[in-house]
Amino acid sequence: MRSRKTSIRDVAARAGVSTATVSNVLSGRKPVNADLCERVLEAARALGYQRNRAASSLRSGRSSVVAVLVPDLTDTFFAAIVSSIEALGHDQGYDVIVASSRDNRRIEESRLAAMLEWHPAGVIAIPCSNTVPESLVQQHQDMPVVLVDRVIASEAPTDTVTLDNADSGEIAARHLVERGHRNILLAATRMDIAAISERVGGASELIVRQTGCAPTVLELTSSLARGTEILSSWLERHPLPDAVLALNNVTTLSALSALAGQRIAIPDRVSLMAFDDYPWMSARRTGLSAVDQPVEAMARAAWDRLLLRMQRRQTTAPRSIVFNARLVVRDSVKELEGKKPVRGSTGVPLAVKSSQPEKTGQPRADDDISVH
Amino acid sequence: MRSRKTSIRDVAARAGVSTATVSNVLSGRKPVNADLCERVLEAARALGYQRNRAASSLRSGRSSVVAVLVPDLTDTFFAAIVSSIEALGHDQGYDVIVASSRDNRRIEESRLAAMLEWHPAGVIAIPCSNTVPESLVQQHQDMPVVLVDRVIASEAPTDTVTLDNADSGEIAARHLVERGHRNILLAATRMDIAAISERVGGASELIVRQTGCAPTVLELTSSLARGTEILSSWLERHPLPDAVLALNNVTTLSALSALAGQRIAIPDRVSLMAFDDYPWMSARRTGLSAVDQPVEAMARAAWDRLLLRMQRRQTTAPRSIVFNARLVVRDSVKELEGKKPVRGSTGVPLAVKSSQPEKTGQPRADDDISVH
DNA sequence: CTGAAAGCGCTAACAG
DNA sequence: CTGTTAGCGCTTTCAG
Repeated sequence: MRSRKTSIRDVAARAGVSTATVSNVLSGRKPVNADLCERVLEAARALGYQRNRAASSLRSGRSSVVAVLVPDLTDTFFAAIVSSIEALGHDQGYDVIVASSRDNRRIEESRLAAMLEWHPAGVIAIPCSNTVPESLVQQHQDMPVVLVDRVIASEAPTDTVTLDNADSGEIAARHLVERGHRNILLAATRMDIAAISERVGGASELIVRQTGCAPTVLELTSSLARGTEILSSWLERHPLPDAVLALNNVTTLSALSALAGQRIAIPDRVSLMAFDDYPWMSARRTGLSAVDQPVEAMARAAWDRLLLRMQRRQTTAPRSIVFNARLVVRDSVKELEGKKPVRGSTGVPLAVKSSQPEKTGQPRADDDISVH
Repeated sequence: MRSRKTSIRDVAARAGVSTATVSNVLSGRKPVNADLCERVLEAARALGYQRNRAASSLRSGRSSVVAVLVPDLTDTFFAAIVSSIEALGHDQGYDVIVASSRDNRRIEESRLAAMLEWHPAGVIAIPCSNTVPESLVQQHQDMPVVLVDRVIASEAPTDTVTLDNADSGEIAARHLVERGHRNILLAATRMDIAAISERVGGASELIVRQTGCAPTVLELTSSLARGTEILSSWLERHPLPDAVLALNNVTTLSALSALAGQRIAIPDRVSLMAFDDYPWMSARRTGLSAVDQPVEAMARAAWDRLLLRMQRRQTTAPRSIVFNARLVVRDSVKELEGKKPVRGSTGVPLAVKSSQPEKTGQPRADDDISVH
């Protein structure tokens, strides 16, 4: 059975060299004579040698592990982030250890604690709440940490990668308002998540400013099933709004389900603005108009930032990188006749900030700022 | 900055005991006097001590890492598997390291090699091809390995967890045929993946037997975008079939996209049978009829099996656990008038094997067999 | 039940 | 460029 694994010593013996030489050949950290190199490689191959990373990282004090924490591995957005990080990481020789907090602070701390025992070279985390996990604030001096998505960028002591949430809410709302919608339902998850409340804020403000009507905000939780229930029962008790604006991909799905459950046609009876843009959104006859987040670029930005810190020991001030969402117009938002915006004397949008399309995939220059 | 991490020695010193005692308290492997226990815990807390897993696993020879390999982390099915394993694993104190092969044999081997250097306690892998990765066949004697989904159960030298693929194809096909469909398009990914060709086989056989018409098989690859292209251009050059039968969640999406792209109504102009059952499939007006795989149960079975082997050193014969798919009837398959099946003198289905519904989530008793 | 000491497999320092 | 040696932080004998 499990005979003692062949170690570097066995290889050294077979190749007739010292263990140090073997190590140097295998890790390539110090130059070695081509001859010996060959012999070592040969011996290693013959013995089926496999280096022991635990030993190696223990001795060297370096780690090639990156820890990734997300609230839910089945959420399309988080899965996309993990997938990108995994690819990027492996390309640089890092192994990725993942954990899901299942949207629970307690689990989050416990998962983090477990992962931190590996003394990872860095961690990329999407916290489940606004408060930066205790263990990360404690350790971020000693270990690069990048916080993504659900963070209050200005309050985090670490690098952050986020969306300009308020702006994204505004973009979505503007599209709805410009097409004559006034009575708008905001499908949020939980208002205590900054990303969400900021989107709600951005959308609400614009809606109120332009139409004078305050939107209704519904908290659907982060559970798809629960969200569908909540929205369904709300729909039963209330007159149909002009439009539903979903504030992330889960609420988008909840909205879709609830609406489908009551056979409410989109966009004939209600318009729907989706958040995020995944294949399943556009794979049906009436594709969903959406506010799209540059997920991949965000993942890359997080990775680049982490890599930088992992490579250079120097501690520069934390930086927050902010991305912009992009409007994708498809068929789920109807043009409402005779219901033009009331306020705003001209047809010109009141807010100009993002009327000019930004290149997706590029952090916004003016927001790519250093705080602290 | 990165001051030397506090080690077990610091804790020992502060508590006035030996390092051995600290270790015993912290790991709980040997009983320790309650007094000392308290003191050690106190000291550890005060110093913010964090165990070093690399050192611990190096010395003890035990590992608390489980490696998980999948072909694509953004695929809903694989993401669901990873998510379940992660939860199950963490609950038992295992950390999960993930890698995606991106459906490429070379990457697969390299990812595996990297992960194996951690000497994981076990690995759960969904290979990207039929051939069991070399490194796994080499090491599976020394380290528990469970292969899932894309495996030829009878040929694998390890435990396997699979779907009864032929049967699942049959279930889907039967539903279509019973509703009068004859001209059926099979949307496969690649026929060199056993799981897929078995589904195709099961479906084809039934279709031919019942209707006399051979279905068309289209290989859409495992890329959603590519698949959509391929199917779209096929649709442009061929008369519309009665139905499209998708053989996994990716081809389901490709089919949906291609059909939507050409504004072909489902089920009015073509029926569609989906494979797998995820929220986005039922979130629209015409919900998709589907053949559903008990993903969660499969993940649990894989985990249970792995755990068993990780705990008990004994090597019993590899076991293949086979699950059954379940038919979910919704609205995407139309009842075709005047097009009843031709063969089969009575209305009784020819194949009885799975006419009796099985409990989902339970491995089929008669197939839960040992091979080798 | 507790402590002293050895050493897991590897790499870093240094000496040659 | 190569070998010797020490020791990373921990767990595990084995004495006491």
